[in-house]
Amino acid sequence: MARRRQAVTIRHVAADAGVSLQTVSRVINKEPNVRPEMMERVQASIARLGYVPSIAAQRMAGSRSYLIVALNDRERTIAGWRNRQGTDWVDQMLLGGMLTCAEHGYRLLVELVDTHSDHIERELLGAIAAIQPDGVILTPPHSENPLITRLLEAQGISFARIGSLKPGAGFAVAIDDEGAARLATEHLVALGHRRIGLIAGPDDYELSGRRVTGWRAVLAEAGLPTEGLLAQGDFGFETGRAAALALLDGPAPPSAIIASSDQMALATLELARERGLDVPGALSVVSFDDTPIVRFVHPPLTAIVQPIAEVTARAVALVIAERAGGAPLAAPVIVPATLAVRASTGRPVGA
Amino acid sequence: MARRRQAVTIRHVAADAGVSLQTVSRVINKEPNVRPEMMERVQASIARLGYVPSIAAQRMAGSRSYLIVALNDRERTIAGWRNRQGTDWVDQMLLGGMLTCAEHGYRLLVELVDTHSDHIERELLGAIAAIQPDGVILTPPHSENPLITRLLEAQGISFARIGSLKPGAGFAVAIDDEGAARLATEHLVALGHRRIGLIAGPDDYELSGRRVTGWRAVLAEAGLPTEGLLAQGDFGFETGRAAALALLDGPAPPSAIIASSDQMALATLELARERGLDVPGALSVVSFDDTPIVRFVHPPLTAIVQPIAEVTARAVALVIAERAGGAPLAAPVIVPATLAVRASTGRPVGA
DNA sequence: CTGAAAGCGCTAACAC
DNA sequence: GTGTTAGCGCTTTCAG
Repeated sequence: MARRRQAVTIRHVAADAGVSLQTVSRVINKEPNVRPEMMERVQASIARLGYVPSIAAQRMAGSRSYLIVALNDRERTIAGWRNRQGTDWVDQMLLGGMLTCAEHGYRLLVELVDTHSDHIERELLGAIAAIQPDGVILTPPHSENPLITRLLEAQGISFARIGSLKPGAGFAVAIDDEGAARLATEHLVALGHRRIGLIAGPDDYELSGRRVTGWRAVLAEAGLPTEGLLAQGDFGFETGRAAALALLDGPAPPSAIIASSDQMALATLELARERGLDVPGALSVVSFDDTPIVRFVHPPLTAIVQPIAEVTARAVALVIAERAGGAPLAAPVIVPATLAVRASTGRPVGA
Repeated sequence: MARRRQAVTIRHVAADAGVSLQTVSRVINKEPNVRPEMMERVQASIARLGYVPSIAAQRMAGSRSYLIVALNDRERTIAGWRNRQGTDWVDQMLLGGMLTCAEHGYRLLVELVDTHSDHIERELLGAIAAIQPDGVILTPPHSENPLITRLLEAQGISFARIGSLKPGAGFAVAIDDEGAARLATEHLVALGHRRIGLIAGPDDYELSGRRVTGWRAVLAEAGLPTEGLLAQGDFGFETGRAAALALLDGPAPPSAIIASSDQMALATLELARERGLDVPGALSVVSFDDTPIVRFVHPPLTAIVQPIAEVTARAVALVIAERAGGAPLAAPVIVPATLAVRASTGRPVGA
């Protein structure tokens, strides 16, 4: 194992270009006060020598680390990977996050921390001290954890809260959950459904409430009932099944169900199959996650397409822009979702 | 944006414990020549102050960066994320890689570079200069790219080649593809199949050949033919379909097909459905990837379960161990695959 | 076994 | 506009 030192440093470039270290530094950092010709000369040397600044040294000298940390919930994330249920949340995050980072010369580092831990502050502080990121992207449920947001604020680290719309420190960037719920509900109303059930997500996610709001609003506008049509799960299969059961076993069961996650939609589908309910003839089903698997079940599920990659991209861009001195915008960024109509929704029988 | 400096440095710890910087450093790095009591005293101070070393500073001073880079093919990886075909390769890599890194105080940084690029060397050199990783994990097809392996070797960076068994620099860690192919073939032979087709992967992947070898060996041992039973695809749906077509349109079509990827298996399944071939009655299908989606199609596919998380974990562990002075083991590490039997395989009609 | 000195590659502040 | 000086936090020599 050879002792690895930087092969070509700022010093080599300076010597090669016949300028001072500082000038090279200014060129690297696109700072003003460098004559164009000087800049070109330096850039030529950089290119010729294949010089790349060491992020460690840059960080050391009190500048940027060019590292953005994506903070995910350890337990949930690992469970998702192990269970292999087809959720590609992390992949979509990487897609949006890594590419946007790359555009600006940054890199994304995924970090897992436990939300429900009394030593979460120590854990986070440790990660920050070790990595010294220029920004942090918070994903649910971290985005709404005051312990985390307060700590980040106190540390003066710019961060974005994905999936949160609450005011406060950090950029709020979220999918338009209310609009998405409206979209799904309107689709079903247009098909002629009059009893449209919703399996909501757990209360510890802000977005659960927003979806209920959207669903409720459309039904109210259409003069349709909500009574006995709202159930709740925790996004998982089991609770989804229980919720679907409650809905279908009610006095006046729905002819369509919107589930707040793919697993809950799958559970609903399974239940329908068991009961001999034709989908979509006797029951239409809409999923709220367009994960890969919902396209491969029978029938393929109509689903809300969550623009996770775009949301993450926006979050990263905001964090980087703030570091670069951009205006610390106040309003939350809301990214619209779309609806992918597939075979699991149709006109209700007799409509 | 507060000027962020390290809140608590090695200096604070040294002062608190009443020792020199050097002694603290020795404790941090678990170096010898520190009296137990001294060590305890220092560790107490570290805990009390919540000290965490800055990786930037550690790297600067010529030590480890505690960063491992996972090098993936840019084009393929991004395409996989965008297409959302349910492949969870990256997730499984992160699962094995991140957790193993974490166990040793390292972090995993995913980096995308183009394999088929003439400036790949510049790209890689740049990433190395910027990140200065302690190790690199090469994934296919990078693992077999001599431009990359030579460069890494020249740089003295320890690395692992996932999916490669070739001798040479870097740890070779691979799934037992030959054994996996044997497993799948034996399963079909045991069910009574006598004409078992294989849709191989592309030649630019070493493992494609190993799978053919395993398949061929089992058939030879069982005295079964291979003639007209071997087709080839590029792991994608389209070429998989063409390959399945070639196999099924031959003079004596197979009663079972092993596809070297989930997409090619899905293509085979679709073709069978179009032709009214009952699966598994008229045609058994085995997939080589146990990605989430193959459990959600009908019928659920029997599939080789690739232990990608474990392979990555082993690769990371080897790289870290080498840095720590472990013996640079020569033999490739081969991790066995298993077979998940589902409803897409059964006895052939009339058997 | 422990400490003191030197310097890693870079940027901040200040001079010129 | 450009160069000079002084560190950032840590690990490496090398003395004791």
